[in-house]
Amino acid sequence: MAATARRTGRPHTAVLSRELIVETALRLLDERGEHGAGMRDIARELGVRPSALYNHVRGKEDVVDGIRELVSDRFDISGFGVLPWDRAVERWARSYLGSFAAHPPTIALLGVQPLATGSRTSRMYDTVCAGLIEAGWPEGRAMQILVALECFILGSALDHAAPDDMLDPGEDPDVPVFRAAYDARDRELDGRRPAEVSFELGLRAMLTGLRAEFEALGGGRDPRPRT
Amino acid sequence: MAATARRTGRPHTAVLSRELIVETALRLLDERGEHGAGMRDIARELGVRPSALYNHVRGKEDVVDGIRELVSDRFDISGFGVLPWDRAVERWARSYLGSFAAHPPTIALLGVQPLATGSRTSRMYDTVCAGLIEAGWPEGRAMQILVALECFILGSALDHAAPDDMLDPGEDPDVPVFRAAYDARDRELDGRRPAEVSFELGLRAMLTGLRAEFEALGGGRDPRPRT
DNA sequence: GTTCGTAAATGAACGGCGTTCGCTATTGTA
DNA sequence: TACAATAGCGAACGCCGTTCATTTACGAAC
Repeated sequence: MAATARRTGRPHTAVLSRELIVETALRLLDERGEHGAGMRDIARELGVRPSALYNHVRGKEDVVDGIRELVSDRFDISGFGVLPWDRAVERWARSYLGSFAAHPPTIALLGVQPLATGSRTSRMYDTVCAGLIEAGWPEGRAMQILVALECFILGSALDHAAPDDMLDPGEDPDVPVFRAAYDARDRELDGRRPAEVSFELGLRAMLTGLRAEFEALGGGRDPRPRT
Repeated sequence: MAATARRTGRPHTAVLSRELIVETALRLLDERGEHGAGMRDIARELGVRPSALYNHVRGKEDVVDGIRELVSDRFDISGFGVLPWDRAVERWARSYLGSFAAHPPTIALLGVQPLATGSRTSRMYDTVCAGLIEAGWPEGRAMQILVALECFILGSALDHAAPDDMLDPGEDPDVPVFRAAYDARDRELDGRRPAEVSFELGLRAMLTGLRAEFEALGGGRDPRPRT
């Protein structure tokens, strides 16, 4: 965006909009990293003074909320009500993580606040819960599963945002077992990222555990909560 | 701490130390919340000017690192090598989450960087890996389990830091199923926090899944990696 | 067709943050 | 006793998000 000099006063054609601001912020975040999307950065990129942003956005927090919506709109909930519940969860979880992984710097920004109060987010939860309940999970349990999965996915997203060699103990002679385990895992990577294989392992384990619990519950018979 | 006026020049007895600064920062964080432990806050609490802190600490990031050590030193790894691996993991995971839960404001501060490069952290990893490998897990797999569990725990810690009613959809008529699931779970709480029951469910599921995988591996026989 | 309220930009501030640097007085050491 | 190192103070610096008065343009009402 060329920052053509604009004299004071309202311009002939509007230059800004909430949507444009949020999209620019996300792009800057991707291009320049975690600290690359300050209000001044966004303004400069749009050829505008920082104060102009506040005509379209309540503040920085509002921008972050917008980014969150942008990212979380890409979660794939299409499997619920169509596929078996565990397959639907799998698809949802992978797309959830993938949406964050596509914009690594957003994770640190959005991660501390697991989810927005936004109605769009609630609607996603509604679909997930409906899929689980329809499959035979008790209502309250569906809610717990949703949150537990989200915890794991969010933690994995943070792991994705970290450098691959973050845990490398280096030449510390005090941790030989860890050193060996670290190297052994590296040998099993096959080109995948460490965070990826751990996510797959964890997701597999959680789904296996949930399936076991599901069967113990009666395998889908009598789906009402045990109040 | 009384901020008795001190005139310029080196004082007779040193007032500061890295340890004191870090401990004060953690205390302020607990007392005043996430934004309560700025360099100026810490200095004022210690009856000192902000610049004096820099004689003992490299900067804010260094203080955060110190807090991380303080918190993560309380993780209970005493079960590894003593209890069965799954019981040891359980104890470790609960204490891991509990250490964060004891200082809620630290989670947002420490959460974005899953773990420090510090040697103390590596030593914890060493113990956990050793416990898993000794129990019969392949080396590389032990590493993956460690990370996957940490992802789940960290995500749960973030969940703990959020207000209990964060997901409450309010009176939004578009999400009836979610509303019902939310209320059903609330009825099952029995005084526990929502984040708590989801953590327990998730931990149980992961352990069940891991036990299944462990048995499929041969139940501890031939513990060498399958290179 | 003029008038007037509103919208949307500029530009100059404000307060708060982490941090640096020069100064000064005390301490430990040779 | 001389002297470098130490550990305070105090005054800045640059960055951040944000506010506010001002200026200009749009759009509807009379």
